Amino acid sequence: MPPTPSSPVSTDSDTAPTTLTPPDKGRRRVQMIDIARMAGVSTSTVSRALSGSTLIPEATRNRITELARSLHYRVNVGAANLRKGDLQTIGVVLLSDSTQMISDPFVLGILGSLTDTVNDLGMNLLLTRLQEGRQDQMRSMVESGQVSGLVMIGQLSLHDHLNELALQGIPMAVWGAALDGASYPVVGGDNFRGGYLATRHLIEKGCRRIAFFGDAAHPEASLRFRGYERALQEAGMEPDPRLRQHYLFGDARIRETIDGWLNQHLDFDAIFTCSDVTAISLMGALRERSVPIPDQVRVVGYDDILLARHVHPTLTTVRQPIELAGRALVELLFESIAGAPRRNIVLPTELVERDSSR
Amino acid sequence: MPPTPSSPVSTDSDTAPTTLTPPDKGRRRVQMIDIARMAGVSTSTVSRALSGSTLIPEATRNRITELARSLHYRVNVGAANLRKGDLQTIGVVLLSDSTQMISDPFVLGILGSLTDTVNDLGMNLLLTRLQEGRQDQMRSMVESGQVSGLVMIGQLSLHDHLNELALQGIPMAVWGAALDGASYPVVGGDNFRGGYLATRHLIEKGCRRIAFFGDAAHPEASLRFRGYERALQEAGMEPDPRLRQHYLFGDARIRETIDGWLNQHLDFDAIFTCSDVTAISLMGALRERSVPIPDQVRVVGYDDILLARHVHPTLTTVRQPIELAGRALVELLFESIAGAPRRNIVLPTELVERDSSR
DNA sequence: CCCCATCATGCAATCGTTTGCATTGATGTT
DNA sequence: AACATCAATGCAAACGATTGCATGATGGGG
Repeated sequence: MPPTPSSPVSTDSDTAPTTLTPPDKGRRRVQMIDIARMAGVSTSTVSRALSGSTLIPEATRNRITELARSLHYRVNVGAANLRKGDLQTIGVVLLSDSTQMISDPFVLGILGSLTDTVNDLGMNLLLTRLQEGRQDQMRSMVESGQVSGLVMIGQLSLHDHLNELALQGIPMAVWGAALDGASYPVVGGDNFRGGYLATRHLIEKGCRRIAFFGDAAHPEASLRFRGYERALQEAGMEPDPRLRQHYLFGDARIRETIDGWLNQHLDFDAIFTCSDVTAISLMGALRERSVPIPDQVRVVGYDDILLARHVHPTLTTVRQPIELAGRALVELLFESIAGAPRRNIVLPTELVERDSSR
Repeated sequence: MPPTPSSPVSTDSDTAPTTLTPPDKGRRRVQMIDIARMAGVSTSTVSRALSGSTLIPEATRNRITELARSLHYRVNVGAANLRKGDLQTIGVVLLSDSTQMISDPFVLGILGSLTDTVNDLGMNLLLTRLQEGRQDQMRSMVESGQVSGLVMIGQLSLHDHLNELALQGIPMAVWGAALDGASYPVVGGDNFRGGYLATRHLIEKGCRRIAFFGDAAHPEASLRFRGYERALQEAGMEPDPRLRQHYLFGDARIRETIDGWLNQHLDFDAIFTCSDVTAISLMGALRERSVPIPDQVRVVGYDDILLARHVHPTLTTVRQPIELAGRALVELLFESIAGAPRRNIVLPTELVERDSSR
């Protein structure tokens, strides 16, 4: 049935209920007692056989395993965990900026890495978005025995709250920047070094008036700023406060800023910005104003998202080994659960040189 | 402690264990029996009080609730679910293309929408990446009672496998295109219409040689192609098979294709591509070859990712109401769990006109 | 031929809740 | 005063597994 192209939007869902109510589960599932009966043994034997215990002779074990497979039986992990007292699940909380969709591709990258790590360990990953004002839900997840600990991804405007949670013994690990006096373990890139490398690179290219884009309230960005300052100082330059923008995403803001700088003849010859998304946005704005990149203004971003090598000109950026992030976070989380002393992990950070600064 | 900028990569994690072993949980948590004893009542009363049952007089109910709160007590959802027989959790499986990180921002968007929907319902979301060759893990999640159903996001190269699962009664809902003979419920945009709108738009702009980028093996892309064909036919044009590219992401491939077309003087004046990421990549390649956009070649993408309005020129694209996706998927999943007859939901799809085709 | 390892298996308690049913005491009705 | 009603609460049996301990069968050594 080829839909009529010019017809109004079609949908099959006319009869859709307006409220969503979870249905209760249907038919009874096959369970251990069924396998036991069919095999003519007790559930003890089945349980041991399925877990591969050598208490059960191999012949029996295989017979039971085979029977279970043929019936598509799987042990109920809820019940098993309840009895065993360990729950093979960790919680991931997205501390995303907007109340809207997760916006930054970088966050997704970390989430992917985390998912892989957790899956490889045979554990599960419970995903939550932190709701506005519902910060106690984090505690809740741990205290209600849903997860044995939490990994937080996103910006750290919640520093104080996280600190409090950590002090109350909620096991956790956080992606971000290690702040002084943090009592929770942190995994992150070397933000100071990233800012330093980016800026030094621009200086080496001959830039003298380097602008900085990055939210001061964001711990990672402030560290990058300090790296930026350091590089400038080493080269005997002073950061010009007029060339610093606390961007809050958003197109209009960016264009405004650029226009402002151009009108005031601030003569910037480079921009270092704390996010590739912003960098790409910036390049668009510059291009609209016929500012050639990199000839008149060089641009360096941060994160090395997929698109960084696809835009034109390709974007020079600071890359963090995102594929190590998942493992590092899980490692620290396990230590936190075990009550080991808190520590941080700083992941290596490198500059990826592309055309936007060539 | 300011790190030494020029020093080698620093990390605190020298003593990190090379294998990751989950620790077992520490101290005993406060549980219902504790509350009961302190309140001088039985666990029955506590249970009922905490669930707000009117069997318990309001005074007692408040007293118990208050006591529980002060002790930071939360009911163990695992135990409760076991007893109640319903598990408030749905599984999300990412059928992502690469074995690597989740790449497409669009997938993340759906995931975000889904997370919000599920959280709003007070349910939980178990996230998994489909491992290579481990397709039975999907069954497993349901049969082991971890989740009451599955939502799949990603490309549908697994059509046959999904079909099989559905026929075996695994409750699920899939994001993608509704294929003929699918026995699982599908939520997706109106891909035919999207392809049609994009193409008609280009025709109206005066384009006559419109190229198409999109993987034929990808059901959503083939529907978009059919929309593209239809629009051409209505305008009395024939699709030129030489102007169709089954791209597989990847930069080199895209540049090759463009070069090929240019060298053969195929004289294309527009490109419609099934992904914004590819569109941006394409625009980069065209720009490198000094092909002006939109003057010589107009470009239309698909998905309306965040960056579409940030690149230069801003990207005309086909937008799907991603924020409705989560709810629609959950709705169909619930119906699937309840054993209701299968149906699909087609979300409205619209063209967002920007500079790349102006 | 008896005794005692040793092996294979089962019994029953347990994990932390929820909930049908029973119990208690108080109140109201006739 | 006796009885029915009702509100408030507790008892104990689930939910579906795991596992310490006990038991019965087997076999080998003395």
